Amino acid sequence: MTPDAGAPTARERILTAAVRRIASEGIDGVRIARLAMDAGVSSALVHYHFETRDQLLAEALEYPYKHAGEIRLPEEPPGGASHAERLNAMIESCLPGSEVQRDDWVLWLELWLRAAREPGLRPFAEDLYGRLHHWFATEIEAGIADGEFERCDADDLADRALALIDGFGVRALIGDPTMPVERARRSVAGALARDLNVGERLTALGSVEAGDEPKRLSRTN
Amino acid sequence: MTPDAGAPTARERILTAAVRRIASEGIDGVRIARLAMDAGVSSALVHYHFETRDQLLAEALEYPYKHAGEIRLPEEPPGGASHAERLNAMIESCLPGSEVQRDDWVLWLELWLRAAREPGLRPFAEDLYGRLHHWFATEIEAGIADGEFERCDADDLADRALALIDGFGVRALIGDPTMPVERARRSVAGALARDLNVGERLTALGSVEAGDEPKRLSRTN
DNA sequence: AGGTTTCCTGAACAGCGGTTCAGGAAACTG
DNA sequence: CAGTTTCCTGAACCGCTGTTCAGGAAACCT
Repeated sequence: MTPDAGAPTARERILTAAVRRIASEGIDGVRIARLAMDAGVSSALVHYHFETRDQLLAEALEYPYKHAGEIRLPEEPPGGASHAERLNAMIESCLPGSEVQRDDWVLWLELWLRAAREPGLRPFAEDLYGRLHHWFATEIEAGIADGEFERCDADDLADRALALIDGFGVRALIGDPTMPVERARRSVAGALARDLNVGERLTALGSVEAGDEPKRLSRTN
Repeated sequence: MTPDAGAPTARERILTAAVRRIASEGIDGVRIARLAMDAGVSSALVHYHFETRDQLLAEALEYPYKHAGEIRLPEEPPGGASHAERLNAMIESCLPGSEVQRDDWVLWLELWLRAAREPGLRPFAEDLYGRLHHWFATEIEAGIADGEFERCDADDLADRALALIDGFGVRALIGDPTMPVERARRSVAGALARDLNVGERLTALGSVEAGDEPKRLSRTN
């Protein structure tokens, strides 16, 4: 698919190593010496490709989105799926289920924190939110146009979907035992299903596949 | 109210300085030399009170919650307020409106990030979520019992409220121009109002009331 | 081939910052 | 007051890590 099928250049290896290190050690915990070892190069080479550590870190923070941002969207699976199923898949793809998704989430959090402090990163964060918003709003509008969803403000609902994903996703990410990913997924989908009024005829949205009780996860204390 | 009305001890000053520094510079950006200057003590004294930097940081991370956690709840203002108004005030007190609330949010994000990486912090994060959950669930149940809210699963709704607050709150925190705090507040309140079926007769929930300073429920400082 | 640009390295520099230590002042005993 | 514990400090130590620098190898011209 992508034209960089050959051996990744040293610069790319450094960046991917940086991304992985950021996810595991935190953006401040990144040491270029270790990072160079990960990439199999000398630490001096890092400074050959990147003027300063901060610049490398800044670029590394944007690196996965430059790629995944466009890959994620076309990944929509079967063309004939209903809008509800599509939306469900979108929600699931956003939540921290797999290991790579968890890494992305940590990067995501790191970006929030940075953006909250220095306004320089805000445009970037806003752009990411904008892309996600557009993704969801488009799907919702399509569902409305096809008569599958109830008429509503697609922009508002897209924002609500993003907020629910972020809020429940974080709970799942930090491993809150009362909020496993599956429950997070169901909570997000359920809330949206109610707003879209697909509560009755829904197939995937907000319900686990049949034969499985609603699992009341009430808090102990 | 609190018995520590006298001059704060050096240890306390160090901790509050640490909290402020964490919020402004990030937990990794904290330098005990600067921190000591903030507190007006020598850097050696910091190591007299705290074995190591990490221990100080860990304690500082919990410090504001030890105090504010219990202050926040009893501060509910007028006894005669409706449950919807109460809920509205609770939402507003949680969102990053004022400067202190913003600092708390940054600390909150920092905690998420830490907890996502090292499981040691998770119980603490879970406890915080548990307290907030209990706060909201109790209020919702009371509203249901009084017939003001529609009958529903209070636990589920409390979790949804928390998720919405977190999700919209982050957007507001990083200064997304499409999501100012006021819109975030309205979005959270509106979504809950719909779920609680107080959409028609609501006064405060989800709508800005005319010409009335919303009561600041934030912890003093 | 010779020249030039692009990659890449080992080794050393520099300074920041956590931590330690010997000891002073103040408070608190008795 | 003398003795003891609690606070508190200035100064030095020292390890870690970002950064630099002089130069080597490889590729790429012409």
